[in-house]
Amino acid sequence: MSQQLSSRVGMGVFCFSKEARMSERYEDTQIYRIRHSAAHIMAQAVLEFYPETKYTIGPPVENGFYYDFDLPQPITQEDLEKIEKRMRQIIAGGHVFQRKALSADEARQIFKDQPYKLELIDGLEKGGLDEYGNPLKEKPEISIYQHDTFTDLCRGPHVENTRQINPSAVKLMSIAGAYWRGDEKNKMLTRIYGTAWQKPDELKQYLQMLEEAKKRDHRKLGKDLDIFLFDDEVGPGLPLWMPNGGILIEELEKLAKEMEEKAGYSRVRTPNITKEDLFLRSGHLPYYAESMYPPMELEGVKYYIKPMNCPMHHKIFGARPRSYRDLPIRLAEYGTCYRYEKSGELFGLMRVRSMQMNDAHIYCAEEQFESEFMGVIDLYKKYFDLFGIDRYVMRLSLHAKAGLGKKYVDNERLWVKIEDMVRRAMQNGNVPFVEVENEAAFYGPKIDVQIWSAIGREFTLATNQVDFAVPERFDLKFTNKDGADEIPLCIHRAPLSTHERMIGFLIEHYAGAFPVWLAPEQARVIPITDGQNEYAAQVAAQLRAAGVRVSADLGGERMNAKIRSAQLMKVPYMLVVGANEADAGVVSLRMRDGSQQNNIPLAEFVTMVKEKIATRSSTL
RNA sequence: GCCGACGUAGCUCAAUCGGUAGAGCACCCGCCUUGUAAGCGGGCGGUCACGAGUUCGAGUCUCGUCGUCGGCUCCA
Repeated sequence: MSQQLSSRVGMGVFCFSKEARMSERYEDTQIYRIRHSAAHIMAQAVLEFYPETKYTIGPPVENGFYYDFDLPQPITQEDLEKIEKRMRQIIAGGHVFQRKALSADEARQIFKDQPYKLELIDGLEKGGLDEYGNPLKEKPEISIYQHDTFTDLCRGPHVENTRQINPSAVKLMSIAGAYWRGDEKNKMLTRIYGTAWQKPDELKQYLQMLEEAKKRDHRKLGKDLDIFLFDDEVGPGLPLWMPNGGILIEELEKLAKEMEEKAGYSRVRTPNITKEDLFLRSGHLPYYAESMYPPMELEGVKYYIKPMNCPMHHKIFGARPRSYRDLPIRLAEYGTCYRYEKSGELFGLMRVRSMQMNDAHIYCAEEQFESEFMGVIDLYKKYFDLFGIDRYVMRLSLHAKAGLGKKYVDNERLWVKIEDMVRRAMQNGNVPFVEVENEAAFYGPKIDVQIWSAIGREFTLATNQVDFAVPERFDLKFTNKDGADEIPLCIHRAPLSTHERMIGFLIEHYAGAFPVWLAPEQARVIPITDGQNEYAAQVAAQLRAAGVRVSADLGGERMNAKIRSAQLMKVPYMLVVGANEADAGVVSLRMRDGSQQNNIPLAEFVTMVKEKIATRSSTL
């Protein structure tokens, strides 16, 4: 059921289908060889233009490849064109890729002027480290690949001949910075990204898909649809929600409150700032300080803006004695939190500095854990069904031994035990998941739901976390059947993520065409001439009275222009009314998808819309 | 935070080699009275992100600040 998945393996929007992944590993495909070989050819071209370049690694990635260089000078977009041109020439040269196995010392001789390669050779030889510095299970054979004038330390595989690459299906995409071995303490290298396909048509399709993805980007749609904005004077990562965004938020909260009430949650409210003492007690300050806004000091006391709600919920749990009979206790709050994300990490609504979390904490005894934890997973599934979200991966995020005492609380025995509890719960519930090390919270393992933004960037949407450490720090306890004190487990969960990330995701998921219940404007009445303005206003008033979010477009434009503008705002229902409709008391319905139904009695339409809204229907 | 690119009206974009800003849409005002994605005309709107500097002269060149974008790092 579970499988190991390297966190480096992207599973983004343009990824191979699930079936393809299962039947053939990417590494074994011809396209992988093509991309890997294209990376070498690019490196050759770069070295020809900039001979002092020190080259590092250049693997295939999803949709293409990159190579990281330590260049003697910065390069520009125009340089990419000349590099690309030279690559085509090299490809046309019909050079053979030759593999050669050799000893570490022989390799050192070949790469004596290449410090990064020497470091890699050391890693391969001594520690059995791969190119990212991760430990390898077995000591690998050191090999080089050679083609034309270029030699690289490489385990392959490659195409046999450069002619197996179609020069019209290769394109250099962008220049980026990347730390050597992905460590921000190391030197920043220059990374060049390229894309490569078997056929020119595939390249064309891929580029078209990128264009399409841009149109779906929530940052663009959020502006076009008047959902949110960022203002320089307010600050980066601090979204302002316009009325349309406000509606989305209200609807999501309504949904969450309904579902949580059914699932036995109680709602609480807690302040936005607290004394330093609380976060010292919770252990967040040592682990989390750099993601927190700096404290404000008043009368000698430091206050922090909360980056999470848990410590305050813990206080509520601990406010009075608890019996095993009271458990589980489920405290829910749409809490507003602030996190100081580094400036370069901000990304539209998906990564912000102020956020409203669909937060709750479930305090339970160990024997209740599985049913509580899976209850949360059920909640996820209900939400995902409702939204029709099917492109996600559930990830069991585990600790890493090396991080104990630093990134993670230092109790390996408990880590292993609790991780196993989560693993078994998921397996018993028949929920597919992958396991990834070194992704846990500092207080315990979690199930994260990974999704991808329109442009293919990966995010954690929802999360379901076990906390076996912090309740103890807060002296949380309950009296068990035997009259003894017991420390509860705490489940932190956010199935609807934060409003910011959820709405960012939903904008892209629906490409702005929200289902009726979520749509900021559900219906727009469009008179054919201004002779029907009065009737249009009446229709709108009746719909409004029935709880429909509606407007009447009574401006001076022609009907066609009004329809166009309603279409652009992705309003689900357009009610076109002319003299005939006004006389008969009916409406002509044009739906967002272009379909039409004429002469619907207004009462009938009202009933239909109310039904769509009440059931949160996904269809128009 | 780091590397690189970019920043002109509310939005999308123009402005040769430096010679003191222009279009479409939106908005406002008219005319047209219209049947399922843009009717026509007119008007309003910009200390060219901000601050220094070079120059007779800067939207165009240099430096700094802020912000955005593509990545890296980090993450709900």
